[in-house]
Amino acid sequence: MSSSSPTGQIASAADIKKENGMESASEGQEAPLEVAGGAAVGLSPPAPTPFSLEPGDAAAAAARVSGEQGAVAAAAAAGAAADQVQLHSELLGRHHHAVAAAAAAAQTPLAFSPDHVACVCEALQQGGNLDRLARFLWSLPQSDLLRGNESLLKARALVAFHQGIYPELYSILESHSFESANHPLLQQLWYKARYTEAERARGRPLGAVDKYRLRRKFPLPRTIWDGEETVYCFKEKSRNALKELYKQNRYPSPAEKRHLAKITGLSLTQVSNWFKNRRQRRSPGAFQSLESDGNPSTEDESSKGHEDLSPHPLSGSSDGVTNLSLSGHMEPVYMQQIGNAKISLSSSGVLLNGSLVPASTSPVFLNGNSFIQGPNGVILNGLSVGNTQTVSLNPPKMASNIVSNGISMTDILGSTSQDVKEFKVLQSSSANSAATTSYSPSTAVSFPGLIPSTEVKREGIQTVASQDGGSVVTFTTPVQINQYGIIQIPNSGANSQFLNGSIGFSPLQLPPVSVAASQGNISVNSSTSDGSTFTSESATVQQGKVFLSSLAPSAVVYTVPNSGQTIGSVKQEGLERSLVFSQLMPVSQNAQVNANLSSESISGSGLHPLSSSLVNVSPTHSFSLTPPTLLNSTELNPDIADGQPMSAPVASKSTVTSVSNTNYATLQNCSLITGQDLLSVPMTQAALGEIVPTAEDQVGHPSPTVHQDFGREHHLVMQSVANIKENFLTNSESKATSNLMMLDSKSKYVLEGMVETVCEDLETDKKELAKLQTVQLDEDMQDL
DNA sequence: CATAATGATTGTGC
DNA sequence: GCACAATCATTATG
Repeated sequence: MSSSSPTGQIASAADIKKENGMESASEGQEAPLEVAGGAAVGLSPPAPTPFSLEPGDAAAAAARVSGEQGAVAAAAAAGAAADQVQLHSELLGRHHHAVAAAAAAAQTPLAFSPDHVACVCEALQQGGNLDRLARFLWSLPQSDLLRGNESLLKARALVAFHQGIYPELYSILESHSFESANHPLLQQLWYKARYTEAERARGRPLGAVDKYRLRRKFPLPRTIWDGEETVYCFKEKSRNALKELYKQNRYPSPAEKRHLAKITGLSLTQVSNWFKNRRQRRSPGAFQSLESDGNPSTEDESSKGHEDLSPHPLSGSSDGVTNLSLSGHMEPVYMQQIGNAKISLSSSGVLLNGSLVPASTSPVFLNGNSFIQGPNGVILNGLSVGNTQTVSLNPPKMASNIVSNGISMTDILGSTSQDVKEFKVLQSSSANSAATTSYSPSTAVSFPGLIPSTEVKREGIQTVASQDGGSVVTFTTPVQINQYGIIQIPNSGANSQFLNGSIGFSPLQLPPVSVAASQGNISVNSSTSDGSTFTSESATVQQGKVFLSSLAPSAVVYTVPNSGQTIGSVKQEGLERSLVFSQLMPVSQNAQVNANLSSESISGSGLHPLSSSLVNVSPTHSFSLTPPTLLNSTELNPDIADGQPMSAPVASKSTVTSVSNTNYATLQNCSLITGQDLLSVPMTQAALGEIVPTAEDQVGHPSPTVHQDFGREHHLVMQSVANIKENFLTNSESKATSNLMMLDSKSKYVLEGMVETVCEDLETDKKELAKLQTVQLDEDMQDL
């Protein structure tokens, strides 16, 4: 750019991006302002009745200034020149600008009111005719009349800039508080002047960095700046969300991008750019160490080892968001961390804290907000959890083991360093549980209250097992909880099914006792787990302490308090969000839900022995609640009355069966076993009935409307993640007090699995799964 | 001032 | 239109 010409474009620094940085990349970019003399030709009449000083240009100027009034203005300027001159003379005459008056008169200057002056200034500015503007200003009296006129001041500033009289420019800019509308232009003047001065002093053009330094050195005066800081980078929260998805899928579908853009508040272009840059900079050729936040460990653990570089567009998922499942390779990583944590649950071992108990410091295991994605992509979305809520399985010290709840965690973490970024709570090795149980009961881990936000990490729960007095949730396959509170189980590839917890699945909760105990200590027991069975022994609750024993390898067992749980207002954004469960399920109850999540096991014979033994959530199936009527006890497991968990071998596709003495709920893909009560859903049966259809509809067709339809906002929806998130948001916003879905012990519900997310890419797997599922059912029946 | 991290842009190829 | 590589620009840090 020319060093002295005002016509040069001013560095884009002037158009500082707000808040989230370049809000909309290219589209959000303001057209570079032409400071002066530029091409700004098209004029929009800033004010009526413009006048031009110079008769020769009067008509033209007037015409430019205002279209329809052009003729009038021209006439006034030309025909009434004499009058105007007189007026001008009068104005001047009142003051002592004889010289100016004389000069103006010499050029047949026109007289005009302050408004007229402003109009002329604007017109000349926009016309880029700075020389003429300078002359015009020169002709004007330094009257108080015009002094406060912003247009005039702006014109003076422009002229000062144009003439290189920078001190005057600075003085003008600093002396008057300009309207925000003029800030961009004046800011550019300010910076440009600084640049030009520096260039002159330096004798060479400035580089981008030089200009940046000058901007820092000469901050804009508040008279032309609202003080809002410029933020170049995206918000941490947004970036985390991007990273999160990137970990899952380097090539998000348009739908995913849109969703991500929606979540992050970024434009689609920005999201695309981010992924583009990310791929480029993290490609094989790029350094692994290019971690954006400088903390390699925090980012992409999953991708670290070997990201799936090949684009894997979501298979048929129109919405894209479905395939968030992590690849199995992550497991090793998590195991590693677990080792560090000194907690190793056999194959599964992560606690999911349903929610925080308001008052108590007791640990939370499954975060309501979190989504649980099964190996195959099943996600249970719990309830939304307040930001402050934390999900953690490990002692605060174990940084690596803390699990955070999604968004809320993110918020918390946002301020924290990168360490927080990825967290792995407990990781189970692969589905085979038997092999690894390393947490000895004796070495119980206590969870004193909430984990400091700093220690909370959002990602990486491989396995989650929560036990409430008798309930345990275990994911044999790696479960990951991302910032959005999504718990993911990597195994499944494209097939992902999601349960919207808020709608369908209530967060896992600890027995009241544990909650009640302020200490909220939770200990994890090492378990013998042969992986096949889960016994009451495994989970014990003591005074304010919850002990987790290793569970069956791949089984997921969780108990939902049968009593109505109420969730306090939940807000997605607010830190103060909190979930409150008014009632917790008695510890004594054996209600349990077992879900075997191992994806691997899905394949029939080839499956891991361990994994097969448990209840699985099949990738291809999703949860749905069907009205009680759908299933009758006999069909399910009439005989099973014990509260004992069924860890018996279950095909991966296994359906969830719940057995209760009198009541039961069945979750397909998940085995649910309870001594008495199964799942308690706060909502009424009617609601449940409604749920089913909704859920099905939701599959593949995420739509926020679901909530609306659902009175209490109870939803069991199989959705793509995106949808889930949306739902989540909606729910949270609506402060659902009872988002938890509880299956009442009295009611019989069958969770059908129901929705099958189709992964076209894995048709073969599907077939096998189908077979397995069938087998599973048979086996289950037999076992029962 | 050098350098890194990162967002945006441009040119090219499919 | 998208992905990619190269490159520019901005911001930050030492």
